[in-house]
Amino acid sequence: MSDTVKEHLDFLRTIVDEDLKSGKYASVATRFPPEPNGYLHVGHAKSICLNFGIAKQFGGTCNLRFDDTNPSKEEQEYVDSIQADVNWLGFSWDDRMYFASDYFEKLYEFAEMLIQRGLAYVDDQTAEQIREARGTLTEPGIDSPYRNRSVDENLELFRRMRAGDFPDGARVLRAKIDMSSPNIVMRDPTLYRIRHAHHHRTGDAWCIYPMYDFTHCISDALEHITHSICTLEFENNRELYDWVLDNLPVPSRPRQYEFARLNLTYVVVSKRRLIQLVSEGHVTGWDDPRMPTIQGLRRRGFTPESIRLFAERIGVARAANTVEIEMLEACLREDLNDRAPRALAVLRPVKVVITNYPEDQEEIFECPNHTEKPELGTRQIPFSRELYIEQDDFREVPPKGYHRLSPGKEVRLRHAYYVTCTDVLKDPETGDVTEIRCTYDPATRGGWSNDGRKVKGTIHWVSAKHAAWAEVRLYDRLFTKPDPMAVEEGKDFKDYVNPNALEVLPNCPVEQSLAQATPEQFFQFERLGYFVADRRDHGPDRLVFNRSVGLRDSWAKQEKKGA
RNA sequence: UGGGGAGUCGCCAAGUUGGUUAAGGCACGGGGUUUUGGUCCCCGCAUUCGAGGGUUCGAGUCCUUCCUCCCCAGCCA
Repeated sequence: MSDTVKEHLDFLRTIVDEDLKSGKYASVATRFPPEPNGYLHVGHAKSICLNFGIAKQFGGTCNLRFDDTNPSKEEQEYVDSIQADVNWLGFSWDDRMYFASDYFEKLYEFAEMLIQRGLAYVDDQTAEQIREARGTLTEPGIDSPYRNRSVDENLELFRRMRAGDFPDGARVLRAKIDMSSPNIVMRDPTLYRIRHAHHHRTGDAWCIYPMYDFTHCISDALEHITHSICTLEFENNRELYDWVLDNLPVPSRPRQYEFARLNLTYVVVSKRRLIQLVSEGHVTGWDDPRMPTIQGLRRRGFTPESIRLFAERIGVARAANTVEIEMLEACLREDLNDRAPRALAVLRPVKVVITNYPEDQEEIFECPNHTEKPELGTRQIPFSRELYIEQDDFREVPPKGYHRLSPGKEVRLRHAYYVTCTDVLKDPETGDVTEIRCTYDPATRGGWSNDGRKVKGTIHWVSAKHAAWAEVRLYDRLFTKPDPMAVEEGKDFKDYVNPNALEVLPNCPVEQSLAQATPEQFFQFERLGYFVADRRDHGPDRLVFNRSVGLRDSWAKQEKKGA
């Protein structure tokens, strides 16, 4: 395998590949370590695809591990949703689901060991005092007055901390490293804090909780992780990661590697900011289709395949990056173009009457679900004298290059007949087109004639009397600016939320067969885009489709250029 | 003005230890095919690798100086 995939190994896969070849490890072990304090977003998807992807590619394993060391922020709801999201993305941790909280007892023992080795001490200073003594980026910190307590005293105090003898914030356990280290992380970092709080898994068993830096590396070692992959902000923490493991008798020696987190244009990819959008009501929830959460993307109609393709396309490196949202959209189109059944749906209807078509006549056309993929089968579409077409597909005064319907012009009704516009009826008050009259050519049944006639335009339609009616939700980008975090003076990123990111069309005529759609089933509405039956609101009694992404529209581009 | 990182086409991103004309994708522009102005297929798109010096027959790849950007001062992760 190493030889066949040699071509495009990113820097992490290159490291793994070399470690395997050199025999440093018999197999790779990675882990995806979310904190269960929020929903997963597309940035996590990148990490999931990386960690599970590497394990899969090199025949190793990837654990799912919840980093639940902070009882005041974590909830069961999140551990459930995270599992669902990872599964939905197509990855499996088999029986290897772990919780950092499962290691609390071991972690505690390791902490006592550090104390015994003279490498940790209990500090009685307040948070405020500790902060002040830490120094600054350019000045060293100063030692805590409690730094040189005896091992026995430290042990006794730490045990009493565990026993609940002290209130929150009264004391902490600190590593005894170097208050003048140029790396602030190494200035006697806090290892344990007192928190009389209920933990979602350990309940009230503990009132002291270990910090991330102490917990993460040891958890990795206990699980025999070989490559502990995290984002660049943890680069400074690597020195501490190594310090802890080098000073404790851990069962294995993992290494930490960092990669650049994902940024995307027109959205924010940060749990904290996503929470604000939800709690302040800018969106309807974590799974709002405008949200870049996994739940949001899923409800929007993104497929696991498209997200995995995206992760593969953007690659992995160490340079700061902001990927254009168009890249994500292109991945969805690429995936769905091959697999989405086509259907006819009209978003903004205008009535068409075919005057030479018998009033009581009806026909059924057997239409392919995908012109290029006959294996996707066919469905029946009824045709009759009165139809709906898209308002956009008719212009009383056609612009140059327009080859849709206009007075005197002939177009093809997809899969049906050629029709020619003979008349236009308008509202005398508003001037709006209320009805278009056409004649059809019976010899063009199926949408084709052998007389060499050239009909450039093909438009979609829905038989008025046979239409099913659906609510269609048109989504657009969440923010109006590519980088909503680049705020002007006195503003905040929420000021750039796109007020038009959602447009609801409550009553759209769609072809009959769509009434059978099931939640999360995707379609291409021909000439419009990819749509998905809403996961929550769609049902046989209320059809609701979300636009996942529009089709490329070179006519719109051309028309815009001309304007 | 401490430490740790990063700078290759508008956006991602390859570029193994220096050796012809600097991958690929997205975006963009042009053309062809087409019963979706979709798809598909062609073609174009960095004499240049943050900038300046230097080493070398030869440098994106080595040395050097400088510039810019990101991360770190939670008892968050």
